Amino acid sequence: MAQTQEKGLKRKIITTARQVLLSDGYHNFSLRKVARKSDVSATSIYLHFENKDDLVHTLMDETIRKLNNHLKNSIKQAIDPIEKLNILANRYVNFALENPREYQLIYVISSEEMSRYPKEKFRKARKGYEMVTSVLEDGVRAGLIDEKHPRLAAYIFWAQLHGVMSVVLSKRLDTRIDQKAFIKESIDHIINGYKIRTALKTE
Amino acid sequence: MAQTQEKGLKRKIITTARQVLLSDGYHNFSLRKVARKSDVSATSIYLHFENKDDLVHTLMDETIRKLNNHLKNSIKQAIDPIEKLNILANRYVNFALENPREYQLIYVISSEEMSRYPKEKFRKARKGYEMVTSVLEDGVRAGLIDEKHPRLAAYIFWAQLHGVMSVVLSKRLDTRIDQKAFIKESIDHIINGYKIRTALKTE
DNA sequence: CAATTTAACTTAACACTGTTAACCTGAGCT
DNA sequence: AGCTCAGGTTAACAGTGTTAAGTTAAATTG
Repeated sequence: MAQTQEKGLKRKIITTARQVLLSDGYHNFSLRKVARKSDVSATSIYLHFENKDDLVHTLMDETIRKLNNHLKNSIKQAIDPIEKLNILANRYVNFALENPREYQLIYVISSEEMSRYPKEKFRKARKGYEMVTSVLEDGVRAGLIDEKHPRLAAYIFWAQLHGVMSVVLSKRLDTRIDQKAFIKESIDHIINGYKIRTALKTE
Repeated sequence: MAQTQEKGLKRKIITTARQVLLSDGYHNFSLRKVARKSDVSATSIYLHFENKDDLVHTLMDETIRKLNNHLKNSIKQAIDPIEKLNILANRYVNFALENPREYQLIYVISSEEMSRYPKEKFRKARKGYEMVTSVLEDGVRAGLIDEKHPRLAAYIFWAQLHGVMSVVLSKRLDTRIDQKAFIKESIDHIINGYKIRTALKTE
């Protein structure tokens, strides 16, 4: 009736699904709970989504898009590639800290649970990689960065950052270590790895 | 009767639980399945474990111990700190590649699912951190490594490696990127980050 | 040795879960 | 007016973690 935004119920389901996820966590996320809070029968969800995973992946998709926009807008003003990397890393970290449950959603889904879904869904996620790839290429051209395989290096960049945030969010950090210091130090460490190693003919 | 090893049933449950986990994956791991394969009623598991999470944590614990031993034995022969880091990283990666489901078990458990368990269980996991901490300290003393906070740096070391393996195991890697090259390059990248920068005759 | 406590195990049941099949209902088109 | 069919429903299946209550056999005690 009201022609809310997208197609009525589907949008509503997605919205309350995200609410449930944010308030109860992935562990306690169930279709029936989403249905209850949407004033719909549980089976109605199946009219709009193939199954639970499909709904979860839709949420994941939206989150990835959100994160990518969050990142893309941030480096428009910057010029220096190293500065860009810094901005990207810090934005990524902040996103994870501010939206831990949504962030975890992106990664919690293991390959097994993924398997029945097409890789096509990962295409969008690549935007983030492409961004770093081109920043690295710029850096190489400017003689600031030493990388033979920028695309590969871009994957390494995100993988390292993810590892850092994974440790932080799962609260595995030694109590003697300050979280902020850990993150700051990690970013420095990761980015240093890309800088030209001066006065040293690497290999 | 047969006084198997530890305490009869408990050991048996753990063993078949690990089998189920390895064959069916964490996603399809259920107490009832474990019970069925152990020729025991499902409720019997509760005589030996507080609940499902407790059993899973026991498996996790054993896996961490296994991984730590795997790592500890590897650096006994080596002398050079940089070489030690290399060995540790490679062993870690191999463990993850050879035992992906056990490896994921260590990390899949999110903080939420953890929360009702004492941090005390994480103590054992720290052995790995301590190992790297002391290697880094040796390196600093030998003038090969530049680190002001070795313990913090040790955490970064593992976090980065975990991030890399997380991306690899969840099959998120771009198809144009070779897995082996990615891992090799990542390790180089991570370790380079620890070497002394500036003019230096290392190697 | 007999009585009793206790540990190890069982069955039955509760309140959930994802998912499917069968049914209904009303708007739009021919 | 009759038909199709998208969008919704209820009922049911097979499975889950977990608890309560009952059994049974071994160990401990008087």
